[in-house]
Amino acid sequence: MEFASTIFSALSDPTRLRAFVLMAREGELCVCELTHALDIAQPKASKHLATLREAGLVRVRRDAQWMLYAIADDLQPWARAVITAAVDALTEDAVHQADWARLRGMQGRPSRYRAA
Amino acid sequence: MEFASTIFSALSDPTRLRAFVLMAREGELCVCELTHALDIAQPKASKHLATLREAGLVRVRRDAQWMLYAIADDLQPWARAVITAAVDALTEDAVHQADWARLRGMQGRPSRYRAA
DNA sequence: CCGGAATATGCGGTGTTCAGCATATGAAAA
DNA sequence: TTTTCATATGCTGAACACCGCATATTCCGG
Repeated sequence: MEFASTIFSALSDPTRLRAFVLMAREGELCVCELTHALDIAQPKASKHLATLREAGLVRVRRDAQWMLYAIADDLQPWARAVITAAVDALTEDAVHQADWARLRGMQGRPSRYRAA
Repeated sequence: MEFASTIFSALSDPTRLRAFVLMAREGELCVCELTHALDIAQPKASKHLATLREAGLVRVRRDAQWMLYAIADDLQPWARAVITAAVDALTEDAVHQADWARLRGMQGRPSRYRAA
């Protein structure tokens, strides 16, 4: 029961949801890409990503100076189902469209020029 | 985006999740049944149910002196999918099993003797 | 009309969450 | 090795969530 409320609580913040949908759509993203796409301060991005990581929803790997975040691949089936349903709906959201456009328009994206 | 975080935030509390799973399994339940099954104080039940109602996850109807709560029937498809996945998993949870047993063992359940 | 049962709401206290800012760490480049 | 870029963390203050308790409201039965 607690494990579920932890996940829902991690998804209960709009900023975290926005980051999450971006990762669902793009795969790996570094903090600076998320900071840019979400148009927020960098510490704010880092902290929300830490929250998602502590909830087990997201994984991180280091690539040189970049920390690449992506949706965890070891999620429980029910959690994956929950996430799929939510992401599908939120991809249509206007806020996400704007985030996506900012990501697409970002100059000098580092992780795009590296291995996945 | 906000509409989604509202729903997740309503589901982020263990007590609310427990009540929610009970309603998913049983249909309509009055406050006294939930209070008994969850083994909590009545004001606590009322307040959590109000939160679920304000999030649009639950509907209420009055039957005499009882307020009968049930999962809302006008949920958006994605929300319904989210809920189904979560409830399916949580039904297996030991905490819910205990809640369910208390509900089954409750004496003088009012709503069972009335129309749905 | 009155008493009692079922439910909702108000209040005070406590813990948690979030934002914004400053700062620390760590890797890379010069 | 000094600088710079990317990221994480610490701190403070404001807002919010949850609890326990007391009380108000609503309805039913007598």
